[in-house]
Amino acid sequence: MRAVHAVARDLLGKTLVSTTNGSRIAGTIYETEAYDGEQDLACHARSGKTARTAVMYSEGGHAYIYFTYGMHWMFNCVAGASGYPAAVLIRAIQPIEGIDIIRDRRQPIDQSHWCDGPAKMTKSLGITGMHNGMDMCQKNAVIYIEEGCLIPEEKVKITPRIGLGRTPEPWKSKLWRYVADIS
DNA sequence: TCTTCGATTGTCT
DNA sequence: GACAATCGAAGAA
Repeated sequence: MRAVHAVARDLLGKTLVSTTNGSRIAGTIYETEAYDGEQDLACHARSGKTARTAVMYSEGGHAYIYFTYGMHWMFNCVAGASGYPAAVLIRAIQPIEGIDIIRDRRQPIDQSHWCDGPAKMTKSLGITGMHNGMDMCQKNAVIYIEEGCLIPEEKVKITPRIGLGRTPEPWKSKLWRYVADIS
């Protein structure tokens, strides 16, 4: 298994922290997807290194954030060695801290749907393109990962990735999505 | 320069 | 369940 898949699995249960507006907003990661290299036709790096995908080629621990559908920001953790494009898309978290801020940003929808999608999550955490390329290992990082709880194997579901649309097989059906049952 | 389309969401039927 | 919203990156011309 390549490193990016181990990272995607290990991120489940960890805490994603954002201090983009000065105060802590945090949640437990429970859904991730792996995007692995130029040969993965679902990965943005499938066409090689471009201005947009350059961050994916940097060392693991950087934030790859991109804009899509004309209105949505997506947040990824770069997970490969320097020079190899791989990243983990954080698809969903369960809010822990900064509930009031999230509520303000996500009203009027119900709490159970505040962070249950990749773009909903970035909106709740205040993550935008200005954070693209950040090193989350830096001491003064605005977005970073903290240790959380360990998710036992029996609580982890593995499924095909979501929203791949016209991505050809076999990539479309690769079991590269990891979902933790944190109920 | 022009055209296509997306790692989605929210609304309407 | 169907589909519009909305715009920048990437590939074609």
